[in-house]
Amino acid sequence: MDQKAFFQKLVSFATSVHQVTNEMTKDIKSDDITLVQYGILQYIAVSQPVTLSEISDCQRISMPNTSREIKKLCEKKLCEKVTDPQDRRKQYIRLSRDGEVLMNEDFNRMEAIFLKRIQGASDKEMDEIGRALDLLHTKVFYVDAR
Amino acid sequence: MDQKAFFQKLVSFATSVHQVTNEMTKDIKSDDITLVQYGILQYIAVSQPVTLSEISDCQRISMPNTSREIKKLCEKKLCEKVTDPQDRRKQYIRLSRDGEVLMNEDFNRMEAIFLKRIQGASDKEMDEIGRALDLLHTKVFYVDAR
DNA sequence: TCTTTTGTTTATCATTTGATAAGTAAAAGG
DNA sequence: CCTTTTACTTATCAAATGATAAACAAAAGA
Repeated sequence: MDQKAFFQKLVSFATSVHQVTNEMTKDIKSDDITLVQYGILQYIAVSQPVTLSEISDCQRISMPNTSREIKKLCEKKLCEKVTDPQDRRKQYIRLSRDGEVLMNEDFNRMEAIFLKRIQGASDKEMDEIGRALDLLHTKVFYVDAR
Repeated sequence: MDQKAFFQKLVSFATSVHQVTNEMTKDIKSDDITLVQYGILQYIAVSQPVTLSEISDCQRISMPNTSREIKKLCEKKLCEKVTDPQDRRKQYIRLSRDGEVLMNEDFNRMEAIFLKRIQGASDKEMDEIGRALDLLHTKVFYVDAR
């Protein structure tokens, strides 16, 4: 396969992943949280504990705006701030109990949708899918260490 | 592998794809187009010609707002409306010359980033990645026919 | 100790976005 | 024809978001 075709395959794949996951989050947007806030919560869920700076970096939201959104999320009791005892400038953010519950619900809903999509696959196919995920995750869609 | 672990792998993979592609588009946001508008342009690029209703459906933007954003994009000369001669209510949207140029630049930039990520992979590995992409694209991250 | 740097906050403002109500024009259906 | 449906548009308003300036307190460095 020539290189151009290969990259088109990659780009079109990434686009599809976006479309599929967007479709999943459409129903989710449960409470009165916005999409930006949902994105932040997801990031916290997979990377906690995180500092405000890390959220700002990874979600591409300026520090002042990150601070504002986290404040709102804390007011909604979905996450909590903990001051680092070693460096009292730092604030570690974690999901609160309620936040954990919310995110778990959402992940379960995503699971259900994925399950629907791959229902009918044999054990062998599931294995292949698992290996394909590992391969792409490590070789192409790895996330830089922070 | 148990089912729970399998889905966690899927979710974490989808999250990584999001993070990686978000990182790509951060530099892109070249002209004075917003992220929403960029999303619309990307959708047009891969699916053109599209109607306003299709954009509205797939991007989850209400018709009035879709209409407004397309109007802005047309004013910026990035896309064009063509009335369907068969059904004069329908408006087909396509990228304009400038729009094609813009999207090509962006796709090339994405290609370059992907290339950097998989540089050093042997032909055999490239083949494996290609097959993994096909597998996941058809079995898991397929996009429903419209 | 004094200055600089780092991590975060507050405040303010313009712009973008989302939601809704009310419209137009063309096609489809009776 | 006349009514209904479809595809889209215009207008308006509140809310969310992005960008910027200015502040603060703690830590690091001179």
